[in-house]
Amino acid sequence: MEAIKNKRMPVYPISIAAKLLGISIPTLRMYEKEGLIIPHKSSGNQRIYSEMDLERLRCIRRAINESKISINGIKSIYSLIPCWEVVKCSESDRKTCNAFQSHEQPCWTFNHPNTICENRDCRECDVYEKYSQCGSIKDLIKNISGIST
Amino acid sequence: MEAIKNKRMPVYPISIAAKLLGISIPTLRMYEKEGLIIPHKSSGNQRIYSEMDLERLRCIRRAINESKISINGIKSIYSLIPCWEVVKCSESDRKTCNAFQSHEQPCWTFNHPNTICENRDCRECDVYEKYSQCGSIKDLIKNISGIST
DNA sequence: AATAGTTAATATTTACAACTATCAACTTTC
DNA sequence: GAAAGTTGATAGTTGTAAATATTAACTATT
Repeated sequence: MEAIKNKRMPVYPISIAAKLLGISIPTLRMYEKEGLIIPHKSSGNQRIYSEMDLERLRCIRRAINESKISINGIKSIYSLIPCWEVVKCSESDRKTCNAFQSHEQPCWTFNHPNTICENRDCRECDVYEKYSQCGSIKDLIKNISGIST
Repeated sequence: MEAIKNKRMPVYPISIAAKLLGISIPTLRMYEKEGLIIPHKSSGNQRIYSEMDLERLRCIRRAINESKISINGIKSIYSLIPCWEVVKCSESDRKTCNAFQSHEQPCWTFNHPNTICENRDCRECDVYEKYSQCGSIKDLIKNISGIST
């Protein structure tokens, strides 16, 4: 048995996740329906949340409750993540990719037929994993621009 | 007398602007207080709106009413505009610039002491003028990244 | 096989952001 | 200089996004 604590490992059923976050179960489902989070699913289609999922959700809650950014606002912000630079997709990938065009939905809410992302799991993609907060998104934009330091 | 129609020319007092947009005067003042718009001011401190201001405001209204993005969401989105690439500020400018750090407020809501923006009027800056809609912001991010076509 | 927890879907509640109204002091217009 | 319009500020209203409750069918646990 692995005793290593893995933040990515799905461990919490929805009732526990809701309790830990202090919100209701339908709210968690809504965040998922809106594309803000992609929880792992069991073989019987039940949601299982990891420690990282909880961190992500706390970040989302802060955006909603403290920063007063609406869910659609968060989605729009996520849609601005320069995913093409993170996954290093090709020019032809970009040409057909719906996510590349969108400024309303995060890229991980799209199918990606005929792109480098086609058979990848967005849940394990850096775009989804690393850029869940606004600050890190701006940092990424800084990095991809021609900035020295 | 110039007969040329200049979209940048301030011409509408607040009552007319409000009527043209179908909103109340206090709402227009609120958008300004939130930093979404910078109307021209007369010598007696009265607001005067240009055709471009109205276009900008229609864009903001669409974001709020149709896209359901909250005002703070719009501010956060504006804060992600890579202004440093537009105004071509120096590394030392960036080091001290509050706007460069922020992911909550658009750059034009900050003072810019000791930067290239110090004595410039944000109202006439490309950052403010050209990137009032989400789509154009993503296009700018695309342009500054190492994308070919 | 019985109990507890989950699913998706719909209906309902609630908190508050967005907006409006009103005010006395000031500016503009004719 | 009188009438009309604007200023910032405060108080009040309202539409609806966000959150919750409830349901019958399903999955997991003992």
